[in-house]
Amino acid sequence: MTSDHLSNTFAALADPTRRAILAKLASGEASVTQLAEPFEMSMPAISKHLKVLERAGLIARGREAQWRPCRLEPAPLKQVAGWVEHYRQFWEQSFDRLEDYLRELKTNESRNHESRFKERKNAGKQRKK
Amino acid sequence: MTSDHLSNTFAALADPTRRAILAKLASGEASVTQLAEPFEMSMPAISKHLKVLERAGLIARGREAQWRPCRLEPAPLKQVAGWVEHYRQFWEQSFDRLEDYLRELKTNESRNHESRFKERKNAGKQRKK
DNA sequence: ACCGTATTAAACCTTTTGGTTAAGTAACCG
DNA sequence: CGGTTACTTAACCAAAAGGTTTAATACGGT
Repeated sequence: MTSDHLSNTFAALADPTRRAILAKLASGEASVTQLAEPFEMSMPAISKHLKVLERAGLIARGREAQWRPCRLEPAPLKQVAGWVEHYRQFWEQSFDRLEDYLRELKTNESRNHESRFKERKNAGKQRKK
Repeated sequence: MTSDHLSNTFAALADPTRRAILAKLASGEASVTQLAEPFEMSMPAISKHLKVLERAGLIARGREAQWRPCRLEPAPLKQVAGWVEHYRQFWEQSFDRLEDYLRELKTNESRNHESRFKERKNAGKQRKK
């Protein structure tokens, strides 16, 4: 357990069963048995998945007689959204960048082609600890 | 190797070293040595991290003499953003939902209380509280 | 007090992950 | 050519992940 919140969240989301559980919880609370129903998996396996989701803060569990109702806790998802938002420019500008690339091809196709990495060679050589 | 694209993406993101690599690539292409520089980790370890990122489609690698320049590939990040967007309502409406809950408590506290779990089994049991 | 239902815990197994060191490949450079 | 630089592959290891089966716990109904 990384004790790094975002890593725990991503790790919890890196499993289709757990994401399906979250999707189901998006339409309301559910008991463990209800959540387990779509899967061909033993109950303890589901129980473990729920524990992973709980440790990541993605769900909270209550007590209701012998049932343990689960509900979605959106805070870590908000954090994920915030993290990925930093990269939005990269997919929104990708078409522009394709255009840039095509334009560069056109203007450079006869010149010799020494574009992007030549300054890095020198930098690497200078650095010598 | 899940062959599930989104799972691979989340798994790749569930490591602080790999996220730091992506952050660095956000400011431009970089060689493996440059990417490795901030970490107290062997080169093969970095190489493995890059392979994970590459298999997830989060980076692409070129060839430039003896360097292997890496660049960010935003498509999977876009997919993540799309996935998490489905849950936006849950963190934006959380205050409203608290209000809903309080209102529900007020109006339901004398009626019998079969709201959330009634479809499960026998609704006739009375909750004590 | 007992039985059934819901759920978790324990013990175990296999595969994956994340790191290591040591060796291999590939390109440049003098 | 031979050496240096940049990087990957191989072999190995410990720990974590994801599943199993069996057993334990908690509660409600009769």
